[in-house]
This record gives sequence, C-alpha cells and structure tokens, in this order.
Amino acid sequence: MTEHNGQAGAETERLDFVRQIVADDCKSGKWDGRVHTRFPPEPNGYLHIGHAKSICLNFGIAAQFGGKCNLRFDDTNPCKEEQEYVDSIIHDVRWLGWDWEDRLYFASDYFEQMYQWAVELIQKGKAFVCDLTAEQTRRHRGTLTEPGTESPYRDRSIEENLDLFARMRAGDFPDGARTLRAKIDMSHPNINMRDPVIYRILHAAHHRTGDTWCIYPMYDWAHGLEDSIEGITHSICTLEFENHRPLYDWFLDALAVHHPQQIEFARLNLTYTLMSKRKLLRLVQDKYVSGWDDPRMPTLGGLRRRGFSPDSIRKFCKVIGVNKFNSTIDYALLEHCVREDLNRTSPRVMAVLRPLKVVLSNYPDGQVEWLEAINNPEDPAAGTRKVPFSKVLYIEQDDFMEDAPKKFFRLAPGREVRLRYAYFIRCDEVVKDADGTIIELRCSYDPATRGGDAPDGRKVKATLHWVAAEQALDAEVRLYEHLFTKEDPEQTEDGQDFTANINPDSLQILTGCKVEPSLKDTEPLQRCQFERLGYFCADPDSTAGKLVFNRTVTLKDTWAKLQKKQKK
RNA sequence: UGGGGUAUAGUGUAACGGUAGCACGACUGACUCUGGAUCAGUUAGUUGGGGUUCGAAUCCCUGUACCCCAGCCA
Repeated sequence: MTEHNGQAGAETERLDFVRQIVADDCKSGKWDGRVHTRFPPEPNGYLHIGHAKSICLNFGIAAQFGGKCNLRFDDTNPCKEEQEYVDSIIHDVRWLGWDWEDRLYFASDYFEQMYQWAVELIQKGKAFVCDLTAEQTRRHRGTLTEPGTESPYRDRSIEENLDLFARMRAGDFPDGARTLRAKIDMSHPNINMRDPVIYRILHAAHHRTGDTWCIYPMYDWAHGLEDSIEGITHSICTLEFENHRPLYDWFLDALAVHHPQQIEFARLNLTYTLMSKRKLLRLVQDKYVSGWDDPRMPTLGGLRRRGFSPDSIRKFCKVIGVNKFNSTIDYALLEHCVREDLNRTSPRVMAVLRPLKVVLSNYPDGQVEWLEAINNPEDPAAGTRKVPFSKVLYIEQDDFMEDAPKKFFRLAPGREVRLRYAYFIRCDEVVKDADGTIIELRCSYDPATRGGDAPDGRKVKATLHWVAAEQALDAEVRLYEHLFTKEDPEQTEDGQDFTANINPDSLQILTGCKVEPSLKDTEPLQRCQFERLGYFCADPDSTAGKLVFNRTVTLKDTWAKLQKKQKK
C-alpha cells in the first residue's frame, strides 16, 4: 500500500489522534511493537462511504505501521444477517484496494469459545441466568437519572446458573424466556453496566452456523472477545461505543485474557447525503432510487457505478482526517478528490450530449479525414487516437448562441471558433424550423487551419468539442445532481421527514447523445472524460447496441458559474 | 435532572506552553487547442468570562452550546 512508508514519511506526516496512540504504543513497546487492527462489519447491509472512512483508518494504520488488519464479520444476530451482505462487503473492501490476506474471520466461528468463557464467568460468580421478560428487564434497568433494581434471579447458585445456561443452549426454553446477564452494578451511572444481557435465546437459523445454536451472544460480550481471540491491539470503533468501553474492559478483565485498547472516532457526515442504513433502505424500498447501487447512493456500490475510483475515495478518507467530534464534510471535497484522480487517469473522448447539427458548406461531400487526438494531456504515455471529421457534424447546443453576450466565447453568427484537433469554423447562417427553433448551423471551415492552428497566427476565443455525424455512436447519458436539495437532508418542516428534501432533478436522462466511434467497445464501469463536460462511466446497463454513461462529476465550469450568478 | 464525550476561518483539519498553519470552498489574476488542468495571489479562525505565566488554542477555574446512552440491535 502507498501508506506503507516506514520511518521517513511517518516523521513528516501529521498523525491523527488514533495514529498518535498507535505510534506512542509502538515507541513504548506496549504491544511488543505489534499493530493489529480489524474492520468488523455486521453483514446486515451494504457498505457506504462512511464505512470507507473506517476501512481506510483500520487498514491504513496497519499498512502504515507495518501491522495487520483483519476483515471480520460481526455476525452475532442471525435475524438480520445474510450471506448476500457478506459477499458484497468482501467485494467492496477489496475494490477499495485493501488486503486482509488469509485473515477473513467470522464472530460465529468463535461461538463455542465465547460459550466456554460465559461458563467461566458464571463459575466466577460474575454472571447469572435471569428469567425476567424483556419488558421486565427494561423496567428494572431504571432511567438515566434513577438507579435500577436488581433482578430477583440475581443470586441464584452457580450450580443452578450453570445448569440453566446449559439448558438454554440445549434449546429447552423458548425465545426470550431467559437471558444470561453479567453481574455488575444495577445502580451504575452508566446504564450499560447495569447487569447487561450477554446471551439471548433465539431459535433462528444463522447464515453460517445454521441451527447449531439457539443462544446468541450480545455485541458487548462478543466484540471484545473477538478482538481478544484475534490478538487485536487497537480496537477502533465509532463514538457511540464510547459508553460501552467500560463494559468492554470489564469483560476482558473478568476473564483475564488479551485486552486490546478500544479507541473511538467520529463517524463521517457528508453534506447532501444520508448515511443511516435505515434511511438508505427507505430510499430503496420506496423507489426514490433504483437500488442499492443507484449512482446517487453513497454506498460503495453506488459510488462505483457512478464512476468514483477506489483511489479517489481513499484520498478522500485520508484528507478528511479523524477526530472525536461530529462534523460534516463538504460534498465539494469529495468532488475535488475524484476530479483530482480522474484528471490524472481518465482517457479523454469527445461526446455531444445535446446535439446541434453543423453543416460545413465548403467541405467536400463524402470526404472523411481521420484526425489525431490526444488521449490524455496529463499522461503522454496514454498516446493518441484518430477521430473522424466530415461535412456534417454535431456540436453542443450550449456552444452556440444567436445573440451572444460579450462574455460568451463560443460560436455565434459571424464568429469563428476552433473545433478541437480539427479546423477553425465560422458560423454563416442559422437554420430554423417553423417554430423558430434552431435546427442547424451552416458554417465554413478554413482548410489552412487543419489540426487546429492558424498559419497566420490568428486566435480564437474558444475550442469546441464535436462529433462527426455519420460515424457517431448513439448513447444514453444520465446526469446526476445531489439526491437532496438541502445540505442537511434531515432539516425539515414539522411533520415532514427527509423525503421532503429529495431533489426531483437528481437524475436527468439524455437520449440521442452522440459519442465518438472509439467508444464502441466500452466495457461497463470503464471511466473516461467527455472533453469539456465532465467525467463519465459506462453503466452496466450498457449493451453492445446501446451505450449508457453515468456522469460522475462535471469538470469545473467557470462559464456555468458565471451564468448561475447572473440568474440570481 | 445521571453518566460519557466534544468545541480552532464558510467547511474540514494541524499547531503537544513560544510567529495560529494546511486543504476544500469563495474571490482576483496569469497561462491554455478542454471556460478543464496548472500557476500566483486575496479572503477568513482559537465557544464566553476569569486566572497562572515573560508568553496560553494549549495549563487551572467557571459559564455556554452540541453529540451519545434507558434493544434480549450492532
């Protein structure tokens, strides 16, 4: 990984607070210089850009400090989890470019060990089987300001607890009939410490263990044990688990096993974006988007389909930093990262989204010239290609104005512009239909300017992209805007929810677009830049006969900005 | 009202008792066969109030604001 920079880079690079802890530990020899992290998703949904922050933190730290990072599925709740999610998560983490080598783990593989440790906890008098119902347990818990009351089953003998717990495992009791709870302190100011449930009865098939188990460990019990078993040194999680750390520590201390350090950091928030699984699900279920990989979704699948590169997302995760307080990153920063990467790597190509026909009156009928075009000015190694030029062309409707203001540099009656890699052309005549709509431009070209330079040294103010009509390929192009009209989609009037802020124009589908013939065999997810327009990515909906492109992000456009300002 | 956290330009993030810096955004300008890219510049900040100190974003006291916690979810 590029992050692996050993000593040299580590000195100059500023460390976030998590890396600072890791660096200090390496220095002090706390873990014998070992660094071992993990990314522990629950396989109950698709990964999104917020997970990418966590992934890059965990894998990034391991890479930077010469350590290891495991991919571990925290699959302790059979009711919500599915193999499909496991597969997609594996795919997404790998797509992002991280490698867990042979360390793909599942919490469910540790169920037996966890069970044995629970028995040990009972034997130490630190856990008991409780017969209270869920509702009763809730009432006994007390409130934020009032202490709880102890369960009447709290003082059962160790023998009885052992027996009952064994029978829980054996399936003697129905769902919810009993739980195993830690014996801590019902008046603890931290509610998590008030005799938390550590096993519940769930007669449900697990996606990996099938019906082997009918009791399942709770997160607080399971997570630290998973970390301990794997020899994790730094257990990095999000802020809402801060309140759980005393419990994490309590369990590991009670068992006197390897005890990693839990460190909490703030989740990612992005403007114009929702990150909650529940709300993203709602968008899918209520058909506000086409699916989990809709290019407007912040899921990694959505971003991939939109055309984001793994590098751009990793760069973004690096540049946003890590902290302990809630903040909201400007979506423009994500756009900056993707433009920066795609500018370096994307082959340029010419495409006309809203075609306006141009006929060159003085160009020979039937003649076709194949002109040389540069594939990527940022990367000479990308080479060149040939694009066809002939009498009938298409240019962008936006590139012509009949009554052009001074600041409009493009084509207008009597004005001369350059067609990229081709010739200077001058607009002689505007052809309209009965309604007055412009349907065609008659232009003349200057044969002396072949390739794009005038021998007499005269200049033009603009260079337009174009496509030769006869050789052009038809394409569908999907233009995306923010899914929400507000920076904070949750900001709503009374009685409304976030769906009130959905942007009705977040997707615009253009058909009859014209693209240059070199795009003929474009593969799905192939990225390119449409010159002067933006970065695009072939959608998986593309077929041999029908090309479909998604716009990832526009190029920065000072003319568009100018126009926007004037409208206001 | 209990407990646990956190506050630095518009946004994000550094500064670890010693010149408040960087990035994004916004705004100028230069350059350009992409109104792209690139380059140069401008803009703007320590949550309030006390204190310690030659010196405080940093240490102390005290307000204020925001986030998290009462699942047999993670």
